Formats: sequence, structure tokens, C-alpha cells
Amino acid sequence: MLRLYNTLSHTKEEFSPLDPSSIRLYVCGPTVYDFAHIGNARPQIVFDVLFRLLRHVYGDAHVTYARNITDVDDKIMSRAAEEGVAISELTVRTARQFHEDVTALGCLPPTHEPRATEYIPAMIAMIRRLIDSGHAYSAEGHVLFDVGSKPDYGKLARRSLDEMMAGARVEVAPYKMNPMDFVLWKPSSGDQPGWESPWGRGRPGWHIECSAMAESLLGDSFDIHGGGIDLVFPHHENEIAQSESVHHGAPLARTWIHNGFLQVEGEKMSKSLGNFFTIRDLLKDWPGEVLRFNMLRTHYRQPMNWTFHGLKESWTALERFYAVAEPVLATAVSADFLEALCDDLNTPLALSELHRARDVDLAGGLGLLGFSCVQDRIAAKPPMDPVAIADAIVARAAARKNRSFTEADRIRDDLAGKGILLKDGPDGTTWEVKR
RNA sequence: GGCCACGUGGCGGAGUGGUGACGCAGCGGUCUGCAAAACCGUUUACCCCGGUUCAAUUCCGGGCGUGGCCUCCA
Repeated sequence: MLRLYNTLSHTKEEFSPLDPSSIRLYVCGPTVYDFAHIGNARPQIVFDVLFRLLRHVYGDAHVTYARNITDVDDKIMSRAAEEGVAISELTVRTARQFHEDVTALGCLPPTHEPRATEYIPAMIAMIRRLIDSGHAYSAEGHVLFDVGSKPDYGKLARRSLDEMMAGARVEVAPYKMNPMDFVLWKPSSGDQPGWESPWGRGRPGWHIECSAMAESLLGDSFDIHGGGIDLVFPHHENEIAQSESVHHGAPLARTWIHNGFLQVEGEKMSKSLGNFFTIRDLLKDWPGEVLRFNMLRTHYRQPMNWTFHGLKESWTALERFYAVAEPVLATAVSADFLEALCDDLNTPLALSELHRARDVDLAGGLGLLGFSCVQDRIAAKPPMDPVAIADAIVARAAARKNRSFTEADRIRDDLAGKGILLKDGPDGTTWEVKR
């Protein structure tokens, strides 16, 4: 039995699919204008684990995972202008980098990966339906959603319209009926990307993109919608407002799942503090599977303190696991392991079960979590030529045989100084990179 | 200012109304020429103040601290 915490109800609920033969999951993907950072990696990994768990429970063929790519956005426009490149060049390049990064993190490709620009007609159609049903209005080239037309607006964020207005710091455009009304369509000037629409040449607002893509790929209602906790308001609240207004109140998603934020070394991640790390940079020194493991050591809803110390621990733990776990295709997992995962994706508890697990269960559990168990994948790059290391080991063995321990120790210390750690076992001497 | 989370031993991190998960580090031991690695064993905890209770780290209230949202944001 799978239980998931639902942001909508603020409780853990038993997960019961709308259709067990077709589980549908939607997760908000990246806006492609720059390299993804370590904070972006968390939802990708978390929802990849959820995807894998759903496939394990319901069967690979019965789970559909949609994750969008936002490739029309004001940040993209300004970045492209800064770099002096075409928007499409920037978005295609950044999307490719994103795919390389998440692949290195062990994430499966989603079933669908819609790009916003490919769904403009669906967005226009949805906006038109919102206008026709009295939930939206056009004004000065903009189309706005009328939050007053949705009585339960604020139900996900647990905030009433009055509360929002009290603390409102939103831009109060003169053409808005209500300050909280948000943009569905906005006009584009000649040099801005735009599409012809009944309201003139323009581009979609951010929120309508997800509503339209989700409808096209997953239908009016689906099982799970995920994303970072910062997306609860306004993005997900607005998605709900749009979709449910069009679909006559049918719930957009039954379960809403949000991952917590992470801090780096106990501080907010920011470029000015010098603790801003892209996935790309980290992959130069750390195997992707180590980054993944580290992420799963904290429950997805907990705030996470991301540290290099934790990364080292993760590497050590993974090496010890891989030393005994053979990469196998078998998907056997222990009951305790599965139970932990099924209890709202309790990965820290699941990982602790692996310390108790024997070979098959260990490999199966690691496999279900998206780990390869291939030692080479987490091997550190040796700081010197492996042949020279092997030669030194032979020389040291000879010295030891002659009981020239001073010479043997000199060789060992010499290698240690170069970052190579020797391990003497019953079957001879092996080495590993010192960390 | 409003709303919402979180606060567990040196570190990471589960969990629970009553027998102190688990991992890392540390310490002791086995092994070793000596180490390292590996293996075995092991010390240290529940932010503060009230309340409920036979019993609270666990429930309730208040406080303090940290973070998130209210504006683009994983």
C-alpha cells in the first residue's frame, strides 16, 4: 500500500489511482535559460524515485510521467539578448545540457517531455474556453484570469483572497479587475517572440503552459502533480484555477506533492555567498550516483542541508554497497525496504534498511532507487598513472618479502602523498583514490 | 506584517505516549612487520517554558531560532 502526503489535504493519504492501468504523473520541469543547479536537482531525483516506485508497484507499462520544458519566458528572452544568440539556440542548448545532467543523476527519461512552444494552439484554445465560460477577460492586449470567478481560489496554498490582498505586493496593473488576477496571455512587441491569437500577437503566461500541456497529455484529471514547494503559490494554485474552471470543477490532480528546499552548508544558496553549484560543475568531481545518493539521504519534504561532508559520506556508503552488490536485473526488494518507500517515499529509512539487506535485496533495492551498482560508475579518477601504481605495488611487495620495511613504507607513504591508498588483503594489495 | 513548514547525540538522519533505528566520525578489539582497508564491539540525543497524562522527545499552548511563500524562483 502506497501512502503519499498530499499538500491539498496536509495529510498522508492512501494512494488510490484513478485508473490502476494508467497512473498519470505531471512534474514541472525546467525553464531553459541556464545550467541547472543543485537545488534544481532535488525534484528531478525525488520524482524520478516516485516514477520508479509507481512502475514497480503498478508495472512499467501502466505509468505515464510528463515533465515539461518551458522554452518561452521573459528570462529566456533577456538571456538570449545578453548572449546575442537566437532564443531557439539558447533553449535547445540548455535543454540538451539539462538532459545530460539529469541522466548523469540516474533519472529515467519521462514518458512525455512537452515543450511549451509546441503547445501554443492548445493554450490559446484553453484561454478561449476560459473567456467563454466567464473565467477570463481581455484588456489592453492582455488576457487575465478572473480569480473572483473561482470561489475556492487559494485552496492549495491555504490562503483566502482577502489574506492575499492584505499582504499583496503584486503589481497592480490598471487593467486588472482584481489585483490577484494573473496573466494568461500577454502582447509581444515586434522583436519579442510571439504568436498570432484572437487577442493579437503575443505569448502565453507561465501558468497556462502547464495546464494546457497536462490536459493534452494526461487528460482533465490525473493522479499526481509534483514540484518544488516554492511552486505551490502562485504557479500550482493558478494551474488549478485554470484547469478546474475549464473542466467544470473536475480536480486537476488528486494528489499534490512538493519537495522541500535545500540549503548549502547551512546557508541559503546564492551566487554572492559563493555556494551556488551547478550540477554540471559538481559532476566534474563527484559521480552522479553519489549526488543522487546524497539527495535521498534526506526525506523529500524535509528542508535539506546540502554539504560536501555529506557528499563524502555518500560516496563512502555507496562504495561499500557496490563492493557487495552485483549489478543484476532482478528486482527483488525486501518487504521492509518497500514498506519504507511506500510510506510517503521515506528514502532515508529505506536506505537504512539496505544496511541490513543481503546481496540480492541490496542490489534490488539500490536498483529500484536508480543506482547501477557498477563500481566503475563511482570510481574516482586516479591522480596518477595506474601502471605506475601497479609498478610501485610490485616493488613494495618485493621489499616486504625481503623484510625491508623501511623501503616498503617509503613506497606506501610516497603513494599516499600522491593520493593513492593501499589496501593489503589476503589476495594481495589493491589501491583506491584517497579522499 | 500575513500564511506555512522545520528544530533529535560530534555530524547526517528515521521514528515513537513507556524497552535510546540506522549511517559517518570517535573509542576498544581482530587482522597486519607496522599501518590502512575490512570485520566485531561500543560512548554521546530529542531547542526553551508551561499544560494534559501514571508516563512526553512524541499530544496541546506559548516562546525562541531557521527556512519557504506572499514578486521570477526547485
